[in-house]
Amino acid sequence: MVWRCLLLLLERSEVHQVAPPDDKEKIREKFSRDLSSHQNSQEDQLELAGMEMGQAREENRRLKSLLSEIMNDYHNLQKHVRDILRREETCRNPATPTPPSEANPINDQDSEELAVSLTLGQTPSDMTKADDGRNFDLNDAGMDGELLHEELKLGLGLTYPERSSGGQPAEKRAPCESIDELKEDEIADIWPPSKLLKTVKSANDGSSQPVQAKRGRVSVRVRCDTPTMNDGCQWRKYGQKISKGNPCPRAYYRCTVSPSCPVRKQVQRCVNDMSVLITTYEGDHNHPLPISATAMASTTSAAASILRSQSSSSSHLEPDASTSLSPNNPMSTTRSASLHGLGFSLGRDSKLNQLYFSNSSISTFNSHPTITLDLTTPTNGSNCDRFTSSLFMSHPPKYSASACLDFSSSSTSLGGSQMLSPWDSLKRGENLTNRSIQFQSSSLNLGRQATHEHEDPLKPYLQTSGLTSSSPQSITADTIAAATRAIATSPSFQSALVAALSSRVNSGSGYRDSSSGNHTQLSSNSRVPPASNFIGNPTKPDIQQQEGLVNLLPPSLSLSISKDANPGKETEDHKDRVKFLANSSV
DNA sequence: CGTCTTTGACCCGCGC
DNA sequence: GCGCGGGTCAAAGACG
Repeated sequence: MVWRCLLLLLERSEVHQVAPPDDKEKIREKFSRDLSSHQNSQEDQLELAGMEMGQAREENRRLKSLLSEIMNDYHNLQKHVRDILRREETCRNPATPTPPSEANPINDQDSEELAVSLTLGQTPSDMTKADDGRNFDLNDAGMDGELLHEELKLGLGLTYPERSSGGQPAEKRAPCESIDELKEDEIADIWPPSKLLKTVKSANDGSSQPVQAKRGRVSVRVRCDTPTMNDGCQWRKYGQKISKGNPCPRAYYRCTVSPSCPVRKQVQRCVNDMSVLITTYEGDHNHPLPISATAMASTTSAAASILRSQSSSSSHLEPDASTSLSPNNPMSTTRSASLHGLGFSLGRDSKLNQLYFSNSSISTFNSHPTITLDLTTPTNGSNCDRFTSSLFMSHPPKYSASACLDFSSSSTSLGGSQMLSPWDSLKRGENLTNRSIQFQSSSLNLGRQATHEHEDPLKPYLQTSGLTSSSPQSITADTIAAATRAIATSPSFQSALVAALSSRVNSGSGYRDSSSGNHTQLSSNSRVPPASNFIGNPTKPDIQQQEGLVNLLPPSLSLSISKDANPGKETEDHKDRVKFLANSSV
């Protein structure tokens, strides 16, 4: 310490010696000369800077008001969820008196209710530590009049009660805690190759343990002219079969990125519509993936995780008696039951088990639980090269956010490359009220519940999803809890969300990497299985901040986007294309 | 010659 | 136990 102080003193004295008084005079004269010569231009610059500051302040104000509205929506949603759950609880236990509803749900630490939070906001601390100094603090950016590298954060979180057997008061659980539990499941649920299965079976002597439940599958239906969908991964064909009921052969591929990768996929044309390619993925990658493949891998991994969660809690699901035909999957008819606002529907059949969204479904065929993402609906002209999926966030018309997930193998712009993300819009303080958010299908419905337009909170969701529920009250709290838990605690889902948004951001900026000045940083503090999440920077923890802006970010997920401010290149056309198309399913 | 695809054979689970 | 169908293996052929 002392040595350091001495060094500093020495340095200062050296500086003084280096610049003797004569030189200082010269420098001062020169500076004043320059100052006078450039006085006019400096005044102009000052004026400009002042104007920019004013604009920044204005944007700041708008942002704040926007965030406060979002927060209100969030509160409303929480309230609705509480009410719904309370109603369910009342239905199940009529004798149990219902406690009065809380005035401030956020501070309700002892709440036994489930709270889903979709959050969008900024956390200065995250910003400051976000990256290598290229990211400016928001205030600095504002003062400089340039919103360079401004970050927006998206959070999807879940708090739910710990239904402890001991009757202890429930506490809010951080999603990452449940992720730990999920991790164990995932580790235990790694899909073994058939030979491995044989080994395991022979080792166990095939006596005590029943056959392990087959790994969940994720099926993607997409219109495609080419033999396979380009999902960015490397595949090797190892078999082909004519399956019953479909003249088109089914091709079997396995991932060749790593020789030990257990991921396989099946590709088959839809029997009803030959233009529809059905790609079924199975397993999680156990190796880093090319960026172009991470989105799809994460999506499938997330869906598989959700499947696992769904299957583990499937006993809570109560199928409705109604029969519905999947709007986009004409191949099967199942009984379905809508699950609250999540838009899930479950069918049960001896051989076919399907959980439908309007554009997706979960099914169990030959003991393979399968989640189907139906992307054949004309959303954005999805095709093989441009695989468009989406995370659905139902929201009444006011603040819907939408983004298009691009699972293209190409990292260059692909049609949606110039889309303006809603986050960009938020960042720039644009009013989103005129931008109706498209929810083409209901998969995961998160968001503001209209307080006056719909008396029944389920109504808009059901209407949006095209599902009708004759008796929404039959849905249990466990159902939504299980489904929401599966979604919000699934690290893969979170990574999928991150990947989706990253893909979205990448496409929105023409995908430039950090070296080209456009920095996109993704972070998730969820502990992710090493096999399936290689997106962005998964290690950066999130710290919730409550300075100035209301903190909307749960610790479960954060997405930080650092982006060059270059509004000029974003056209109105792009703004109109801001959509968070969520055709995908959860 | 190495890699990839094709294709018939084989294995296994499930239903009857 | 048998047949069926899905899934996988591995030899042979194709291709660059």
